[in-house]
Amino acid sequence: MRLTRYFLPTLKETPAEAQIASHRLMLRAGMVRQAGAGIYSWLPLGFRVLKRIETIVHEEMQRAGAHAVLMPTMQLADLWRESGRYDAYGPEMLRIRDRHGRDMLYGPTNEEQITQIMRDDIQSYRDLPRNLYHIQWKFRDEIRPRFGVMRGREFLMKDAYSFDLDFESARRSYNTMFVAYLRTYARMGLRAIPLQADSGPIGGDLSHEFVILAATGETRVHADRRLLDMDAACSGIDYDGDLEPVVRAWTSLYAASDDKHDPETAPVSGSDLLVARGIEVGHIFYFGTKYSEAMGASVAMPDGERRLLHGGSYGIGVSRLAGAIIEACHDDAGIIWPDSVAPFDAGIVNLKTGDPLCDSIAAAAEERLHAAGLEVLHDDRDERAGVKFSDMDLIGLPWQIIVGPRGAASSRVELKRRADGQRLDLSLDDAVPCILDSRT
RNA sequence: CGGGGCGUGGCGCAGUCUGGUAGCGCACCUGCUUUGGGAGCAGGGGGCCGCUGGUUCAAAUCCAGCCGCCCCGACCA
Repeated sequence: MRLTRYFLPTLKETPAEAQIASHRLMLRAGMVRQAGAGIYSWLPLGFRVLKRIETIVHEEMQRAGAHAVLMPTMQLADLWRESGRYDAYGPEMLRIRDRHGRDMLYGPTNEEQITQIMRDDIQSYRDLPRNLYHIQWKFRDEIRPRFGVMRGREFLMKDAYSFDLDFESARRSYNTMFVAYLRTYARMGLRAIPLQADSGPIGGDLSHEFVILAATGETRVHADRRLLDMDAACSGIDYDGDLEPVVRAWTSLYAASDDKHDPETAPVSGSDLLVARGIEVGHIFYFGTKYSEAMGASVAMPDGERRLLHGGSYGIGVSRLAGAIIEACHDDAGIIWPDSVAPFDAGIVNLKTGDPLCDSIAAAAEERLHAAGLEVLHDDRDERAGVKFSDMDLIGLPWQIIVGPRGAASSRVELKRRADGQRLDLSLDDAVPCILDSRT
């Protein structure tokens, strides 16, 4: 992709409203623009990141046996009256009336909608267990949206819903999601810590929130330091096997949010205790028959008895992750994307556009990387070197291929790793495998 | 919602107290010079001063109402 044909409106100065690093950098890097309080447009660069996050989430959900669907953003109030949440949810729910005077709402979550689907289309115990998920925009009319996309009113969320015959089976579904979440965050270059959580307004009695460590996080985490040494990628996991030991290994280590942490009773202290800030990027719940009972979702058992479905719901804040990743991965110059979610795998900086040799090497580099299956952003603007360097550092692509008159004569380019600033002077032929190797 | 603050070219701001017809830096356009870490000079374009009403010969400036946005608090992916 040639930058002169792209839409990448970077800013040299920081807009006044941006307080935290991720918000500042997302605005400066031309990823998002604010449309209203807590409402954002995603520009090309930001949209790419969103899509790459989605891809990882999709892959891990499907690996864990969940199936992708797409439920609507607009829901009928009557459905929510069945569960009792139309009144219970409060002013955070955006209520709308259509031209016929029907009460509707912009979905803050989808338990009712998915329960209706299961109720209507699953009749036998043979059809269970099932786990359906979607990635869809949500709206929660927060009292005070802030921190850019980290706490917007409109946000993109992956929400999965499991349905099982009984608690034991539901617990397996819960464990499956638990592991899938660890893997998902690990693939994004994040270290997630599961905290025992209150189940909140969704209800239920088995719940964990996943928090990633970042200096600017909103919640303070107190955790057993050994959690940092755990294998978050859960390599070699077998979802058909017993996941209980894996989940227990994680949950047996102490981890508590600030409000739950009591230094008197905490089993770890001193240097064994990690005290850090974190950002909540996921939350999983088992809520039993809360919705199936209220809404009449049951299946026939072998003996003809009807049995209520046991449900769980599992959320990942996809748009929040875009911000959270930046909070965890940036420096003074800008963003440092993990390879797996970077909007482009590499950037090409042509330091002397208009020079036939530099132009041809830069063009060849773009072609070569593209042929290798890499996404690449080619800065072919007629700008000064400093402008290009700082923009490239700002948008944080993992690799930079710098083409300049110094190396051009001997057909060499400079390969710079954004994360550590390391530079290698090599031929184009040698640069491509370097970049390929860094991708997982 | 309670408390605080702000709204002036795309971005960052000054001007408001003390009314007199809008300015600075960056960005943008043209030209020349420059060219490995946010260039220099010259010229140029762009503003319903958030909106509505009021006071006044005259309002960005004073008054009233409204709208929007940000920050601190209680809530959340």
